[in-house]
Amino acid sequence: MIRPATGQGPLYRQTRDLIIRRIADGAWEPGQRLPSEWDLADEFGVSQGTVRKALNDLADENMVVRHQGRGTFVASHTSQRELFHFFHLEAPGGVRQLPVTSRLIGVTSRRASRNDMERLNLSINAYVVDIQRVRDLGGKPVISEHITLAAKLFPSLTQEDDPPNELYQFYEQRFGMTVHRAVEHLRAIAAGAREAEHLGVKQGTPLLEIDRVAEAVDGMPIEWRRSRCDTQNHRYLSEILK
Amino acid sequence: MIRPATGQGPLYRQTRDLIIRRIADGAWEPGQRLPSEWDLADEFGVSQGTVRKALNDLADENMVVRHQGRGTFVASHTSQRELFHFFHLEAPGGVRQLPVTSRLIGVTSRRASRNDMERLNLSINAYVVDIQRVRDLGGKPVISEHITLAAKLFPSLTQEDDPPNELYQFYEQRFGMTVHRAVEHLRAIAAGAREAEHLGVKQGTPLLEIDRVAEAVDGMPIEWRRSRCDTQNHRYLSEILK
DNA sequence: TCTTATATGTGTTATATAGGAATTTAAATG
DNA sequence: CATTTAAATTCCTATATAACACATATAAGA
Repeated sequence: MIRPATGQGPLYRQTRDLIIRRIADGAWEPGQRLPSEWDLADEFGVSQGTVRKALNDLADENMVVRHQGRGTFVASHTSQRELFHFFHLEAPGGVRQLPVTSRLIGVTSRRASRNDMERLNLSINAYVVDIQRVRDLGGKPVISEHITLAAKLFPSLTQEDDPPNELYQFYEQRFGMTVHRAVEHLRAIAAGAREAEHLGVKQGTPLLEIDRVAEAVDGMPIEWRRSRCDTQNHRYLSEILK
Repeated sequence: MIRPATGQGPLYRQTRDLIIRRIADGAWEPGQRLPSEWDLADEFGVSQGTVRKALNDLADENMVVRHQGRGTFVASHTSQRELFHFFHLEAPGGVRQLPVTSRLIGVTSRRASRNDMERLNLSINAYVVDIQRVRDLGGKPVISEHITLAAKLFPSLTQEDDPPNELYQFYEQRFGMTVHRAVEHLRAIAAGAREAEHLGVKQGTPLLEIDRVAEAVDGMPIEWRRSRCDTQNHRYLSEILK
């Protein structure tokens, strides 16, 4: 029985923070079932109701998933719903489909640039891994993607790994890095020579550039991704407010 | 004392729905204070805890705002925070500023087109009002905007009204229409003659087009807006996950 | 063996009680 | 009248209890 040591803020908040720490530390892994409300209450020395509020808050934050009769589970990137959460392109008519095929251009390693250091919160002289690929939607190349990772967090990641389409699932299962939150900055740009070739459009064609930084549960930046999308037949969906 | 008549789903959900109806009907207006938890419990014939859960859920959905010691209030579009919620363009460095100046091109009326009818859920032969304007950011024209409203919901709206920059506040106070949710579809397009003139860019310059349909509390579409943005110096911000 | 009950574990809903914290209102005091 | 103090109001936190709903494992019966 552990009394929250911090003593700051309401009990349910401290309880929530304790649970988050365990998830961030990997003590409870994605997909794993947490102890029952009563067991957690016993362990943390609070009432079941307090644990319940903490768990419900965590569910609201998509940190855990709760199923009546089954238990409470650490959220993972396996469910279809979770996958779509990070993929916002849809075809006209609201049809939303994940890319099933993609062409890997290459996986390379290099010293971090100034930009890399800023985005990924890296120290000087750190190394990064670049993944470049082209993703298809509806049988046509639509997204030209450049992904940058801190080499330290993704050790021994090379082209031989053949990164699958669903990278976040891959990060989680292979490297124990769970993406929890992402911030995207969008703008319109003109297709350069590379994008024109990758996407089969003319140079100068307007493309939607998505600049995304993805963070772990504890807020640490994990991935920097630039996606350049042909929005001739697809739209980026953004829903405001619950 | 009113027992929820529907009898469907949990009590707290029925209670929530009853409260929503009153807000949608205008019985409780934006900014107004709701009765206390105990009074509502009395009126609805449920316990205070059940009302509390309903109100907390509504607060999570940004329908109401709660203040300890003061009471629970119907959400309105007056607070700064609420305004930014529907404005996603930001300058580099994360500086976010609402447009303070805008140039009104015109306010006109016409028969609803096929597209209008689809987006705004209108019947045939309905009339719509068009508002066209150019919004400035950092002293330069950045957004060319075309807004379409159902004339029936916004009676006697003409150029003389001189619609202010913050339209949602205006809709709420002048017409009793509260925007609660919006869905945006983004794509990259090439600037046409009109946008080129409005925004001071060359024809063919890539622009970010935001196609937005805004809905009321009860889900009824209120406004259809197309914003074409010069993203030379600004980015559209999209945060994924709480 | 297969199907059907039964029991058990878990989260969900609903209620009640009690004290704390923030705010507003009313009263007392100078 | 101005200021301070006290009281009332309102939401917030924490706990407890009980019945219910859902899922799964176990046992009983055909």
